[in-house]
Amino acid sequence: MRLLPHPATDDIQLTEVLRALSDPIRLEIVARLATYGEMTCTVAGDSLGVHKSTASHHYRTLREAGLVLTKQEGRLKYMSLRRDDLEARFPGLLDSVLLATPVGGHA
Amino acid sequence: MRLLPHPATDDIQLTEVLRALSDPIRLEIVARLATYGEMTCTVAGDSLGVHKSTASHHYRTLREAGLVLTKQEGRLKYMSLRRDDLEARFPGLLDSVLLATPVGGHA
DNA sequence: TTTATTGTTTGACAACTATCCAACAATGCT
DNA sequence: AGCATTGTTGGATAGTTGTCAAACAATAAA
Repeated sequence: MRLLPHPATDDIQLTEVLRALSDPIRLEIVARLATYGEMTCTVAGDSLGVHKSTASHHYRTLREAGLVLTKQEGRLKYMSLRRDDLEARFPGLLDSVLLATPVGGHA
Repeated sequence: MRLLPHPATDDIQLTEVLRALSDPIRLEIVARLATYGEMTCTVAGDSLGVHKSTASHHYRTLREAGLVLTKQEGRLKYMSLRRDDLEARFPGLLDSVLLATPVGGHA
C-alpha cells in the first residue's frame, strides 16, 4: 500500500478547495465519494462523459487541493474524501456543499 | 434607485457560486460585505491592489453568480451580500465560507 | 512471457481568466 | 457649461483550464 503525496491539513487553502469544487465533473466525483465511500478511480469516474485522461487530471486536482486522499494497492488507486481534515480546517463547508449536491444531480 | 440585473434565487448555480468565491480578491470583497454590510464599489474595492477596472470585472462576476445585489443611487453603486437568497438556496454554505475567511485575512 | 487492466503523462488546442490601460458614460457639483 | 467622481467597457496580453488522443508505466493474470 502506497500513499500518494497530499497537502497537510494545515496547508489546505480555502480558495483552492472552492476552485476544485467549482467544476461539475469534480463536484460529481466528490459527491460520489461522499455517498459511497472509498472507491477506485475507474469507479469514481464512470460515465462522467469525459476521457479517462481528463478524469485523471481531475483526480490530481482534487488531491492537490486537499479534498481527496489517494492510496495505491496493486494496480488500483483508491480515493476517499478527506472529510475529517476538511471539517477541522473549514467547519461545515463540505457538508453544505454536499447538501446542495445530490449524486447524479444537476450541479 | 435602479436595480441592476441579477439571477433569480432559483437560478443561482452552485458551481458558479463556488467559482466566484475561489478568487482571493472576490473572496475578500465578499468578506467585507459580510462584515460591514452594504457599501459602494469604491469602498468594497479599496486597497485590494488591483486596478479599478479589474475590480469592476470582479463586481460583475459576483453579481452574475448571484452573490451580491447591486443597486444604483445617483452616481454610486451599492453592493450587498444576498445572504438570505444564498441561505435559502444553499443552506450553510456562505456561513462556512465566511467562517474560514477573516476580513483582510490570509485566504 | 504475453496480455489485459488501470491509470498517468505529454502534446495540442480552444476557451476562459485576471490583469492593466485608455477611453468612455453617467451623475452630481460649482 | 465645465469639472470632478464613480464605475463600466473594450482592447491587449499573459497565464490558466478543460478536453481529447496517443503513448506510456505499473501491476496482475493467463
